Amino acid sequence: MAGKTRPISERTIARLSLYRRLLNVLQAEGVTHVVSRQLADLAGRTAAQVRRDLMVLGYAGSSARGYEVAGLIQSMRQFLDHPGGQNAALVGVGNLGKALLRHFIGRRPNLAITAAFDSDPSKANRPINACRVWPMDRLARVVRSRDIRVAIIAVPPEVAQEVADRLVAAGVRGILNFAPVCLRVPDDVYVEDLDMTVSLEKVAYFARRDEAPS
Amino acid sequence: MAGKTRPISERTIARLSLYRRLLNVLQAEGVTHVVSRQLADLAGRTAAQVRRDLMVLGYAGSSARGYEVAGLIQSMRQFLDHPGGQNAALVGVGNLGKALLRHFIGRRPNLAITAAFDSDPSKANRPINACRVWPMDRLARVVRSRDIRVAIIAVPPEVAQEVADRLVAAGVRGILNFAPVCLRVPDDVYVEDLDMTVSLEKVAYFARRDEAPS
DNA sequence: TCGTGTGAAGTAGTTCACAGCA
DNA sequence: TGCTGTGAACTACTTCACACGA
Repeated sequence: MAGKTRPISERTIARLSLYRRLLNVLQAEGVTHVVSRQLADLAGRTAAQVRRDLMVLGYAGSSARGYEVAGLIQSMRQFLDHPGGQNAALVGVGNLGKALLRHFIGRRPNLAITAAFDSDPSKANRPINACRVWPMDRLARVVRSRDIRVAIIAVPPEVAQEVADRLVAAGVRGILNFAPVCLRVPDDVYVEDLDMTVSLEKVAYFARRDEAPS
Repeated sequence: MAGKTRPISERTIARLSLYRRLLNVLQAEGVTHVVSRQLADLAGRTAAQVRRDLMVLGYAGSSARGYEVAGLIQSMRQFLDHPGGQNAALVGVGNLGKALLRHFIGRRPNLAITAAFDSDPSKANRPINACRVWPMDRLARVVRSRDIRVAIIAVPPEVAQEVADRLVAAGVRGILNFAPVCLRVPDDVYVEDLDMTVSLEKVAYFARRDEAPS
């Protein structure tokens, strides 16, 4: 019955998330209105693309003053965020995991890491950055009881697939994967790979683009 | 004189880097030949795309046995890696920086993090994972003297732009940016943003795709 | 006049499908 | 037969350009 939104591209979603962050900064600076060109400059995009992206929100700007910052942010919240808030789990509390916990602290109240897991018993049950760390054998129960649908995998590659399987079995439908392996998951589970090695090699390659020997 | 390769897409480069990692695993397992379909399955891609990507290498597979693993790896090395090896710098040795140092240890001998910088004097001059940590005021000199062209920014967002400016001034041409800000750099500097907040919001959004209330 | 919203055009990226080779 | 290499078709994404509204 409810209007099924037709699929919106991953890239549009990523840019909307970026725009929102930029808008939050503008709002904190007291800016009340913004035109597509400004947002485009801040995001390193074109004005046309910003307008195209914002179309999916169904939030109309004014042709005189552009978009109202507060309204846009509100619209994005409705579009991007889960209505009742969404909890995320983190698996693997090594250096990367700790960095992630710190990174997400207080940043998105609507999408907070509320449970962490680690196989190292010495880490278990000690809260890190106000987030309790559970031993691995509690994963299924904690994830299910808190209705966690989103998880971050920050474990060594050898165990990443096993962790993914357990998360999916416990009800997780979206995974942000930092482990350098290709996870096999059912079709209805979304995986985003953040592969540092690949990214660094990409940077190294393109850093040489215009290289000319003297 | 040398044939100028026409621009190859970022995504092809990223996939080649991924294929290489998969090939290294296969080689370690004693596999000597691979067909496009196998590689595609491992990478979660289609066979046609693998073949298309491999075309840029100019390495011909055999129609009987597919591609020779060792030959492909060799070809990729020639294509992706800097001939004489390339040093990378890391700026910001917090949890994330430490995780990165550990992650890249021994992984790519041709592209190693050989210098790290941090503004915290207590971290300076202590080697972490065999990589010396310098105070920030040595950045320009160390980067220049080692001919470092690739850098990773893992500092808080407030100082990321300043760090980028200093890196670029010191000769860096490619930046892997973990700070959640859009860096302004000259056109000939390549920036890859690895934005964890954006990625997590993307995952959260797509995790809800097929969500149907009971 | 200036900025949005958006069809239409253009560009980039992927997949198809098949010739050719071992 | 089975697999590569690749033009051609297709799909996805971006930009153009302009009607419309404040």
